[in-house]
Amino acid sequence: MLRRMKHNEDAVAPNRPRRVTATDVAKAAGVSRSAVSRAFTQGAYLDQEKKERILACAQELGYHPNAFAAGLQTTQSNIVAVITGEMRSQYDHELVDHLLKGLLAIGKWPMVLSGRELASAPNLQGIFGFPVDAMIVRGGSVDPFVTNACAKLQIPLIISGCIVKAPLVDSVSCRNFDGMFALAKLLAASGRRRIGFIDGVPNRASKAERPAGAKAGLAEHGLSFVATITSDYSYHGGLQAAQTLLAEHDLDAIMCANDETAIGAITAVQDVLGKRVPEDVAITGFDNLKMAAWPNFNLTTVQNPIRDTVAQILRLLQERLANPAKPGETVLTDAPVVARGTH
Amino acid sequence: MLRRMKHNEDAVAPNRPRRVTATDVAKAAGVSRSAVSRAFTQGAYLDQEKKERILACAQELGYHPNAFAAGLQTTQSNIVAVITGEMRSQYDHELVDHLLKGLLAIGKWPMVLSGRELASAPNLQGIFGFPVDAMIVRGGSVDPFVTNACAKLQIPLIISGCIVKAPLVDSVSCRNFDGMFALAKLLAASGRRRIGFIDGVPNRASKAERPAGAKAGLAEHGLSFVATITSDYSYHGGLQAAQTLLAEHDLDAIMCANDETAIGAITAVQDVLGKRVPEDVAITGFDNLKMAAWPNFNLTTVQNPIRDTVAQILRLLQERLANPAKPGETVLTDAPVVARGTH
DNA sequence: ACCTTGTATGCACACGTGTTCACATAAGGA
DNA sequence: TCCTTATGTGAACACGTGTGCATACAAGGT
Repeated sequence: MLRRMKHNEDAVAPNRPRRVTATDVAKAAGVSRSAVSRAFTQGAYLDQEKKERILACAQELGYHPNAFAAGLQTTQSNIVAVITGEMRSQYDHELVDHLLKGLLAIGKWPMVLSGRELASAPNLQGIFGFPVDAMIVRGGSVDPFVTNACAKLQIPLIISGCIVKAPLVDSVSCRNFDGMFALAKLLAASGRRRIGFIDGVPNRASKAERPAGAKAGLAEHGLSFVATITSDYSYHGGLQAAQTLLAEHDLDAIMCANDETAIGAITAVQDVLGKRVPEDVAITGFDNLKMAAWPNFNLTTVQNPIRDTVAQILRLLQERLANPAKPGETVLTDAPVVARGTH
Repeated sequence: MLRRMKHNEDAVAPNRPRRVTATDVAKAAGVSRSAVSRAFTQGAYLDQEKKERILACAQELGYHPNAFAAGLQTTQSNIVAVITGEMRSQYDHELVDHLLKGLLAIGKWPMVLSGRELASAPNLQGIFGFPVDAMIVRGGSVDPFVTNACAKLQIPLIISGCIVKAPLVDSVSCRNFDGMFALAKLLAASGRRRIGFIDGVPNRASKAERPAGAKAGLAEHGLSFVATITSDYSYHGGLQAAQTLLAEHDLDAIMCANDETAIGAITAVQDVLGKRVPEDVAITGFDNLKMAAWPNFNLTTVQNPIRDTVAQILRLLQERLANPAKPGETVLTDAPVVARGTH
């Protein structure tokens, strides 16, 4: 399908124009191709004046060293695959946004794979064709297929949002348990006694740790949840779940698995049921979205620290690239309570 | 710096393990390397039983054809660069999310460049090292450097969010003018007479079209803006701007350049100034974020159609790849008024 | 018997680059 | 003068793949 042709003969109507190549620049500058390569290589022996002439010609012709060809020589491709999962929550967007900017800032090119069904085997196959320097995976979407493939191909794997203990795998997560623990104690200490919990869908990291932390916190005060309901981490889920919960139980507080659920719950309590927050019912979230600080909601929550998390991911990435054989590391970031007006 | 060594000799402690190569698979399956290549090529002559044996060996060894080496032969790399700009607004997140999923769905690998300063020349240089199939740029960040480079290197360029008339450049934008025009008429028709406008920061596409559309709509009813103020498209910007506006003028409606600003303005009117929306002051937005439909806000706005926009971007991409020489196309998507409860 | 057609397979080339190697030149010290 | 060191330079190799080319074999038609 590919027309075979020499460089110097013109194609009649090529489908994609041929890239400007180092040989072209060499010809234009009257030097060898090696010299052109050296002009773009830091610290290579090359006459200063000749180097400037080459770079000028390159600029003129629009030459950029082909990263594919270079990648065949070098051991680093500078491409990092980022598997984001479903991107359902606002928190995911904020985190991924920071992560992508951070990767660019350290000279890595992020290739982003998002969507639920795309995290499954057949769709992910293709990414392993690229010699990526590493893969970064958001917690929700840790498919065993990915773990196995990375282990087999020796691709550094960094997981964010849940803890995975595997030989060479690094992971970063916030202290979900501790955050919820402290938040529950805050509620209990301020006199709440009939407390409910709106959980998220299964298969997420927080599924286990967050409710467990809350339960443990309540237990310290001799309390336990009056009722628990499972929702889907969404605003509408929270809106619905809070109504269901309050229709069946007389609660003076509802803890939610994340901020979006909590904001839905606030709306249900205030606008639908006509009760007051926090006077009648306290509401708490988890994540500390930007929205949580808006005066509309002024949500008492736990901070899921984006900046720290991203910084740790980048640190782990760079350290592992420097030393691929170092043992897998697990980083837990602090998740402090942010006490605002809904408790 | 790179150790020179034959394939079959073992390295002492290689920095990155050598990838499994087609030659390895060939050796394991007892066939020629060409056969391995053909096993992964659709429609190549190859004995069925031999093909299955090769694929089994490949699976066993964890072989994936190296996309870099393949990309040197083929005319398509299947990589698409996506330049997102600052990602300041919620709308940007939603759009980019859909776009990335859409690209994956048609077999393209998105490389994402985000951040304001990264859209400048030096940081963008590197991306031109990759033989990307195309570049997709969000309106806010159309740097002339990018336009020039793409033109010179003959890289297909698709711009979303503003209209750029250039020879081979495609662009998609919604009918900002028409949407605001209709919205302004709606306000005027429902009796509003003292109307203000909160604009966004300059250098964005909507800067020009949205206020112009609104003005034209008011003019049809013999009205014009009582006051205009420039903000930054953000929630806090809207919160502040609405207070300033209402402190200096007696308005019965405020039109905002986007939804986030409008939500800030609603909060200012209701929670800070203690007035009612829409009884005392009507508020309108633009974009129709998911949040705009929440009962908390129930915002009257204009739909900036994400699904259509992404579909058009993908269509333009595929058509241009099929026919690189076709004239640049400009697509305008419909931006219908979404009348809810704040007008 | 011969030609045509379809299938199968290995060799060798080309893609565009980084880097080693051998070699050339120049400067400086003994 | 000779040796050492630093600096430049081009030829050649290697990275891993897709595919054109030549060849081979089998089947079928005349």
